Amino acid sequence: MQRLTISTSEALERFISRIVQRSPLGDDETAALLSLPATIQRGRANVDIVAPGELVEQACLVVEGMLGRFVQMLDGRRQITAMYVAGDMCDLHSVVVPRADGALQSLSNVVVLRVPHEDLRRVARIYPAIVEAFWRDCVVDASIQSVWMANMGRLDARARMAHLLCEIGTRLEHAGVGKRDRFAFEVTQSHLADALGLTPVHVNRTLQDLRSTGNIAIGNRRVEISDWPALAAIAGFDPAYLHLDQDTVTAAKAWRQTPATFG
Amino acid sequence: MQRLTISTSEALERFISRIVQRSPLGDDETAALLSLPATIQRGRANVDIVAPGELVEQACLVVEGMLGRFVQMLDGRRQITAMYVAGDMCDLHSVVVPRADGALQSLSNVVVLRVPHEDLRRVARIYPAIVEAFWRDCVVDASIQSVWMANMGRLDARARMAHLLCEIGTRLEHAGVGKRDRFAFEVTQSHLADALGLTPVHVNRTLQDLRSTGNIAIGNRRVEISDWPALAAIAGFDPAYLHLDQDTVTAAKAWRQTPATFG
DNA sequence: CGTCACTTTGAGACGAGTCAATGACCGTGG
DNA sequence: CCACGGTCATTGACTCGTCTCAAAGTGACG
Repeated sequence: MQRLTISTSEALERFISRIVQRSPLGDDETAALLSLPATIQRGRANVDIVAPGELVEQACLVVEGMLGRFVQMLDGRRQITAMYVAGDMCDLHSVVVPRADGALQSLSNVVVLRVPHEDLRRVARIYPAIVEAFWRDCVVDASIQSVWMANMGRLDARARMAHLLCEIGTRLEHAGVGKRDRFAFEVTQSHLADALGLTPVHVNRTLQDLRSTGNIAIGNRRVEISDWPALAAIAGFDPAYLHLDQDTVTAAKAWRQTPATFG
Repeated sequence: MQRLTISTSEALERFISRIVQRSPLGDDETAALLSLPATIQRGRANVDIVAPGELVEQACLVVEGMLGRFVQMLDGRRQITAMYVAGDMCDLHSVVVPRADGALQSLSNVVVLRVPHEDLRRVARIYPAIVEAFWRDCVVDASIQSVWMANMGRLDARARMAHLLCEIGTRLEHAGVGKRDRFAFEVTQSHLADALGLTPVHVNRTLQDLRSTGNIAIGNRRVEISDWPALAAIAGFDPAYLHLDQDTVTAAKAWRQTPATFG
């Protein structure tokens, strides 16, 4: 499946097509993003892309595989606060707050593209639509976080797992990597435990539970959702918070039309 | 305690002084923010400032009291994903993603200042330092959310409560409303339950537990932390994620110095 | 063919939820 | 001035979801 070579411009194009889904960009802006200097970087699973506490100087775009943001407790327990799939600009917030307060770690084999903050700042200053797009991306990220938090606080293990599977399926399909009810999910049950606030043991039992009720087939890092509506009902899944529809774009267009005069 | 009248310019000044703590602004930019049109709004506890699903057209600044962001489940259970204290620009993200995915509700009696998005966009387009400041504020918000999520996933009720008290104390002191170990915390135990992912009953028992071990005195919506280091140790509290120090500002200054040329 | 990482299973303990009732406080109206 | 209703805090007994500790099973890879 994985190609041996991916050019930086191919990778940047994937990034741009993702951005444009939420924030309309003109030709100039697209060109500016395409001409960003960037370097491809490969990694195995479970290695730090960004170490906790590090002063980050490059943002990071996921080209292939999955990444996770980890918060670590003093006793070693850890929590995944975000998962990033292909196309996600997972480190954009570091442009304005460069001190990382958690680790960014690969969950599977990954290919990432790294772009220096300096260059992102440069295009951001020239093109207001680009800052706005970056800012919007960070806000959507926070929106996803809110839903994760609500799920952790108010849903049991079964519903939380169902919700995560629905979300990842939806995001992967949108990224053009599989169907929402049939996709590769390259993480371990320990990763799922860290993301859901459970223990690996209980994740295992929860998956068996969902399997036994005929909702999913999972194994070999692949997920099949047999009955999407049923799983979505268990999860209470409503994809609005992912802001993948045209609603956000419509609002973004209003932005562009606001005249740049003042006083 | 509460004054009967607060002018909009007084309120805006409070907002600016808060922004400047994280993002340096020049005189022009400060003046532009001060001249923003804004209206004062008062409300009792437990009323929606922003309804879920609403298309927001004004951002909202907390002048007095506390607000919470709520995510509601289908069965009525709800989760508070953020708490906002005086000075917080709690709705800034709505400038780029105007569709609210949760409710914004008063927790106590509140005074808020509302500023139309249109005008915020206007100043944001003229002054790059202002967009950047807004963006940064949203990112710091997300940083706080990450920590809440990690706490919900990996800490027990006692530690979660201790952490929330440390955080709110720190934020209130920074906002100039009380000392971090002695402050008014105008929320009910049900609010605490919604914020911590617990039931009101268990919040009550947890507070008694912290009281009985001599860590806090709480009652009448007031908190006293008898032994800060002890409570911080229970919580594993490290205020770095609040980005109240000079670190963030230093990084922000680098931004300003990046030349606005390209190609 | 052995090692290593990951998954699966079992039994028992414990933290937090549920349900239900009582108590304290406060503003309001008779 | 006191009875009333409402909201919030507190308590007890019991249930249940999830954790813990431990061991065994599976599969990939060198």
